[in-house]
Amino acid sequence: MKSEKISELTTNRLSVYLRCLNLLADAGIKTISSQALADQFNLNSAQIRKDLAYFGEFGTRGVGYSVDELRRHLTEILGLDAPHRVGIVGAGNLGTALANYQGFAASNFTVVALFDNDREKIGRHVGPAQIPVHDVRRVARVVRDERIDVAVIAVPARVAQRVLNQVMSAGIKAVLNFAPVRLHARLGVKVKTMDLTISLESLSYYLAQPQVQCITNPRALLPYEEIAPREEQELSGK
Amino acid sequence: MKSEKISELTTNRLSVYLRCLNLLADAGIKTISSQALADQFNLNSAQIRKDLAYFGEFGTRGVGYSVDELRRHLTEILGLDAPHRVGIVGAGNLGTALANYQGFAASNFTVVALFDNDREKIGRHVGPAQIPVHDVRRVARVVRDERIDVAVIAVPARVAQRVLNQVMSAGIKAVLNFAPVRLHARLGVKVKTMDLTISLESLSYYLAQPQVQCITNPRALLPYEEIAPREEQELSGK
DNA sequence: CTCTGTGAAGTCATTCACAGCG
DNA sequence: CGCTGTGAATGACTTCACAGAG
Repeated sequence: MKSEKISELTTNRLSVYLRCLNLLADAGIKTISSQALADQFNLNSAQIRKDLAYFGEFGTRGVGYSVDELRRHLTEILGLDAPHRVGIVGAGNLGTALANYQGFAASNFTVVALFDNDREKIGRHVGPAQIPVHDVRRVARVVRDERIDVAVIAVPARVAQRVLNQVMSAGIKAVLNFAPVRLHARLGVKVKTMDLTISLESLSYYLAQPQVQCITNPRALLPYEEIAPREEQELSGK
Repeated sequence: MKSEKISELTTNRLSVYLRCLNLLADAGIKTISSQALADQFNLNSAQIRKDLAYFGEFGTRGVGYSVDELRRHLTEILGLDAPHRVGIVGAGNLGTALANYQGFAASNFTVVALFDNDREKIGRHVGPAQIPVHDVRRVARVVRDERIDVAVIAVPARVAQRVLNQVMSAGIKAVLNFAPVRLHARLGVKVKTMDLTISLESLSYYLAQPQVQCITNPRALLPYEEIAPREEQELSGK
């Protein structure tokens, strides 16, 4: 165990490992080696060991890792043992979709407030959890009262920097941004941007590349089922 | 100009450059040097030049790049001159939010179909564009009839791989995945995953790190405005 | 003299390969 | 023996720095 700076690539992988371990635990697996973990989820075993070794010696030589113990360690390292409270700025389509998204809970996040500047929306309550929509001008107060520590920016690119400035002023240190802009944050404030535009354009680039020779008949070497799913649901209904 | 493999990091930056150039063009700027571009959007000028040089010699020594010409080149390189047609699998909160999202259009993407397995939803039409919701079992046919070339996966993690298999069987080569799972794609199929869980947990990790000393009084060195925004809107209303 | 395009250097990340613990 | 933890080797990406075009 070192006390170097940990790369974000490493911490992102810790999330992946934790997810895998949860699946293993559900399947009743008690112990797993880095090799087996790598095989099962196609990861690299050396990388798993190296990533984990930054934080401690969690394994037993000759045996592997205890699934449950490693889960606990990763949960603590990622700070998922403490609950987080989320405020979403922008009560449009995306903002309300996120407010209803059940996936937050698994990581110990709770959405407690929405913000907007549209009078029609302010004062309403959204979704089954009846999350209140506040006036965006009251961000600072609501952040304090509701003990919000994570903000989500779900507003148009044009106003995203202004919104970021406001939530930073309110003392927020962690922000998830969905607007397609590169935002400037103060030191000590972490912004993660999920840029749909970049991802789409990356796919477009891929499709535009002629060098990847696609098989003209897609059925030619298809090893997958084409049966209809029986239990598909919307993302919110998980 | 080489014909090496282009890294995805490079193509992602091309998207960013294009976005910056669009802003410059709107501001009436006709010509810009890599240095000025880097200063204005805090990028690295050498990286800009290197990224562009993979695709050609677009600049004029002693002068810089023509904003309009470079925009045209990047648009073509990224394949944004040809329109793309998108099908979204999963007509839940996220799927319908994406179907209404106006940001697709700027990159020449049009959402033409939704898919679900919920009888209540199938046959309906969503949003102002009245995008039809199809039975997910009819993916292959609709992909063909509607000439869909990009799929979006907005279903729970549990069924995401099955959905991917189906859209691959339908001949789709480019997929944007919102489910928090690592999906396995056939050769020749590009999957981009936007993993909300990883991003959130990354923020959680950041908040859990004690070494980043946050200023206790957030107002102490705040150079930003805290005025209320006047024109904030939902993401869909851009 | 300015700014591009690009080898070379530097930095960071992944993978290999093995000593050594259990 | 099997597997972890880790230096050492490789590979990838970024930044430097400058020759040479305009």
